[in-house]
Amino acid sequence: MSELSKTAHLVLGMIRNGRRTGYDIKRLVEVSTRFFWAASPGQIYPELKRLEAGGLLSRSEEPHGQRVRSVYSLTDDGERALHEWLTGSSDLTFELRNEGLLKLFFADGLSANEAIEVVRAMRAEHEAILNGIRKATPAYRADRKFGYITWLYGLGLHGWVVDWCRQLERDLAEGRVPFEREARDASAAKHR
Amino acid sequence: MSELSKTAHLVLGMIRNGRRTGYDIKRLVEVSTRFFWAASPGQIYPELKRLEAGGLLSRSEEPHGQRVRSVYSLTDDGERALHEWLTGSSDLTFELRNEGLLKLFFADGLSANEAIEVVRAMRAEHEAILNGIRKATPAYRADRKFGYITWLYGLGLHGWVVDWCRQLERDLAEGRVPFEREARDASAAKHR
DNA sequence: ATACTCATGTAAGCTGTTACATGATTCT
DNA sequence: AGAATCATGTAACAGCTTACATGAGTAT
Repeated sequence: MSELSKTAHLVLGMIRNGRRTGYDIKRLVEVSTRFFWAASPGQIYPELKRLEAGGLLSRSEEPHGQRVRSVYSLTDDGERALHEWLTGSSDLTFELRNEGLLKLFFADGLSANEAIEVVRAMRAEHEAILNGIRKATPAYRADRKFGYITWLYGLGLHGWVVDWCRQLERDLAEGRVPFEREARDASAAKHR
Repeated sequence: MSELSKTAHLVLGMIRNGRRTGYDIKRLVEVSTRFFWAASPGQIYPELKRLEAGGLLSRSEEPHGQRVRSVYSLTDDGERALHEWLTGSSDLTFELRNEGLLKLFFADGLSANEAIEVVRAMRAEHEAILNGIRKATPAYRADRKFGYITWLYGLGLHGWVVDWCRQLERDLAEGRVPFEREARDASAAKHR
């Protein structure tokens, strides 16, 4: 089958982690990978079908009252594809879309108060994300510690951003040139 | 005209900042907003046309040798649309696609060394981004300080990630449960 | 009884990338 | 003279979101 998308690998991984139906995957994504790799049902269900058609997943139907659920598991090929992706060394996608920062980039035409408001809004957003992550605390299990580690990453990263915003708000309120020390450090590192 | 996309606002902002042609915008994007809001020529040129058709930009043709360049500037409507976006309070887009973290999420099936290798690859990627940002040092200008501030954000953010990876590599190498202190803090914050 | 969650999907549409194409201009 | 950069675009496609649709099971 043709090249798998990153989201296809997400689906494979979720199934190996014991998620068995599309709905199961959707629910776990919402409280875990969503914060660094989103996937909507409109993607998950077609992806399951593609992976089945490509022989990486096998589907069986389980009765559930009157209804029948589609339950998936990895084939040997699927297992192999997942492992190859995990241990492979192709370039890692990293993409960011940060509208707050984009506004900030253009804030020179704004008044001091308007600029501070942009930073405040940015901070509020990251605080909301932080709350979402906190609410999604994973149960700690020794055999599944990496879910926990990526959860800590979310807390740390957005915590860093919130602190950065707070610092910038202070600097802007006092009319100070922001982050002078960091600027010196960066420039020093460059000339090393 | 119908609702403007975020990238449309990027184009408006770039033009108000003195970028006048599509090529000009493309070049600046590559060394500045790219790190938090990418935009390819395949988007920029059609967007310029749309904005002109919508009356937010006016186009004039400047001779340049034999060739004619399309030079854009903001109309009053364009100016207004930009300012409304900058000061408006609608939810800010924040999206992340972090393949390294996605691999890490599924690293429980890997050997210790393979897991460490995932973290190392992730760190290498952020170090490369960091280099890209450093190379793109903006000239500091008192009347354009926010471009500088968002540049510092990039250094700070990716610097944080590199440190985080390094710490995790150490913890994994020593078989320690990672980030125990942060976990306690987070849990304490939750129950406050 | 009613509302919520479980469960599965489809269709339309938007955003964005990649790859290609063209030709002028400037630099070395 | 040749290479790099300036400059402008287009077409095909990938990826993803939103909104919608349907209906069963479960809790209050």
